[in-house]
Amino acid sequence: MADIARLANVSKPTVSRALSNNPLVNEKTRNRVLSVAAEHGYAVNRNAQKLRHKRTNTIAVSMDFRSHRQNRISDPFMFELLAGVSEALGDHNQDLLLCAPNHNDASAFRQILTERGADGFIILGQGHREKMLADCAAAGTPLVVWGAAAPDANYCVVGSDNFLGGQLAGEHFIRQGRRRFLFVGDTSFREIHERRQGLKHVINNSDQAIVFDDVELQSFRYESAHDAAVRYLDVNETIPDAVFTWSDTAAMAFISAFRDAGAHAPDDVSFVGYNDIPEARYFYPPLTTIRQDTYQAGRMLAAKLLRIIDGESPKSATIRTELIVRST
Amino acid sequence: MADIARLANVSKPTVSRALSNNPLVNEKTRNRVLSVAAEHGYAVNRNAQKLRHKRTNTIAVSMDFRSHRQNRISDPFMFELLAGVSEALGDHNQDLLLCAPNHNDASAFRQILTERGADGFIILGQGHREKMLADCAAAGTPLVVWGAAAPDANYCVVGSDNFLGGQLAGEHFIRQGRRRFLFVGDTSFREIHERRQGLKHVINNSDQAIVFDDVELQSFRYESAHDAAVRYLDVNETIPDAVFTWSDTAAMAFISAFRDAGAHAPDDVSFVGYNDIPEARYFYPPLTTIRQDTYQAGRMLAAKLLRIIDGESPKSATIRTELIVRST
DNA sequence: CCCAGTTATGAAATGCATTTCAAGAAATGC
DNA sequence: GCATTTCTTGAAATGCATTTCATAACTGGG
Repeated sequence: MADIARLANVSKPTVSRALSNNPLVNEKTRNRVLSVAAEHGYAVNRNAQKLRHKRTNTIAVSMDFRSHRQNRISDPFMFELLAGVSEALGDHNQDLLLCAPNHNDASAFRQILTERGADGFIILGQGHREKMLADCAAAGTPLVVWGAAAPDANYCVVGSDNFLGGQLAGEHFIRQGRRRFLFVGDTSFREIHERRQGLKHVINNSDQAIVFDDVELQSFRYESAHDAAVRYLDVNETIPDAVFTWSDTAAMAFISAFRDAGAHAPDDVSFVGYNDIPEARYFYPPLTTIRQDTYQAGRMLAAKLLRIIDGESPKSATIRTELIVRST
Repeated sequence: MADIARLANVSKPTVSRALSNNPLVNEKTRNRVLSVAAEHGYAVNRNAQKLRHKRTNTIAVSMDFRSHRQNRISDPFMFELLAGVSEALGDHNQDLLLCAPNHNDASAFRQILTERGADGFIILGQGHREKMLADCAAAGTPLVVWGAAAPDANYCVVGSDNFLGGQLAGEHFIRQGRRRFLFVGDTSFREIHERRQGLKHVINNSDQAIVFDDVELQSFRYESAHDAAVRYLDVNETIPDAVFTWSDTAAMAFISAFRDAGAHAPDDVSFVGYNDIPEARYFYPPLTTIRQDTYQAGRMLAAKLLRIIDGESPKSATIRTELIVRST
């Protein structure tokens, strides 16, 4: 910057002001500085800038690749979430620092902030870290979370309406005349638990006698979904006629296992998946599913975090959640 | 840091050295400093560090979310690539800056480097930017690229063996006794073009009379794959009995359209997809596909870039590519 | 007991941009 | 024509950690 200053016959502060469009600097001077800078391909050093400012204009996004990849919950839905976040941050000139935290303790998160590497956090998938996140938030770490909000959450959560998702699935089953419901998912995750609650709500409010059962998946591995289906069919005598799974991929695994056992969708069994992945539409039979507007959610997460960093306290929000009826 | 120095009764340089495990500092002193730092939750300011060092220990990863999301080529495969990159960078203590470049000109890329925001680039999907990337590389920008290498590429490319992928598909079709091949994909992408070349190679070296046709997809939109299939079947009288598509999702769309037209897989038509997404296995019928070890590729990309930054010139590499035979 | 050689530590300079504060120049008011 | 604003601009301080260079303390050899 000193060089540019010399070449443009001004001082460093003037260059700095010219480059940041500070109105204090005379227009003619600004243009001269700008042209000299462009000519010499000069760009301000962002690290020096970040060091000087209080803001780093960088947002850390925490994504648990390890469990996602190993368990292959690789519905495009995580990807869309990230895309929404990325674009919204780009629009606000924020850098996106992608973190795959190894530690699940609050201090690891806080450290990124104390290192001044970022101004705040977007947590994609709270998993079982609610307690830790609550600690972080209580300690003043600016953060927003994708997922389902605990009733007493002290941080901002953006998620779909999981209870409604469960309801929609249940009502769909009722309309199809189904009476033997099966819920598939790991309810230790709040999102999944709420979907199950929504489904049960429909059952409880129905005047029909409905049988309900669970397949409590310990992990999200998609192989395990198929295994679980096979095992379930092996052990149980009555075959359910309505299966609501935590993801489209799991639904496909169940449909496949049920078919092998002689129970065909949609004649013998109805299935509702979650996320409306592209393949759901071309699956055979085309899969009924719950769609969440994840891209919008990503944008919303970014917007809310920026407001939090600016000192506001935006409220948690719920994104659109709808049933896509196909053939199952 | 000055505060810690005062509290530990030493000077700033000593604190700095103690924190960076510099052997110059006495062990007792180091421990004292470390404990004081830990006690007060002190962490070095990374921006100041980056400013001082030549290295930023940050790698920019360029991912074209816009086209990926809009076109929904959201096979988990991009995600796995990113996961591999993220983990490998984490292992080497590198930060990952995620960029969604709006501009396709070399200067936009270079600017991130001149701003000292990153030490180098990982480009996930070169698309139609080969020329620009060649300019970047020629200008000395450290970069590695996921994709297919041009014969005269002046930069390091990691990709699967697309020619082999095409060959494997072709040989599979021959083994099934198929004679009317259809290739589906946008060959303006080098990766896709090479797969087609591999397929044609099999045809040319076969002693059978094989018919070959193309569906040249203008875009990767998965809806368009289904539309293209419908249109193709509408216009053409003879129905192919072997279809090789650029992705599993596209294969599923084609299978669906073919089924509607009365051509059933695998009896009437064979299909080979690409990527081996989780759903391929539970699709009906289970989809034969080409698997690329994308996670490994991600790790390799990261490792090679770090070597380039260190002044070496690693060669382009090809990752494992294999045929997964299921029912189609 | 003195000199050379280690070892440990600190003062000051450095990297780069921004901000405060002061001052010079120009414009306005009376 | 002089006082007062209003614009512009620059010198110096600042943010934080690292590196160089110098100095102090200590060790061992003769």
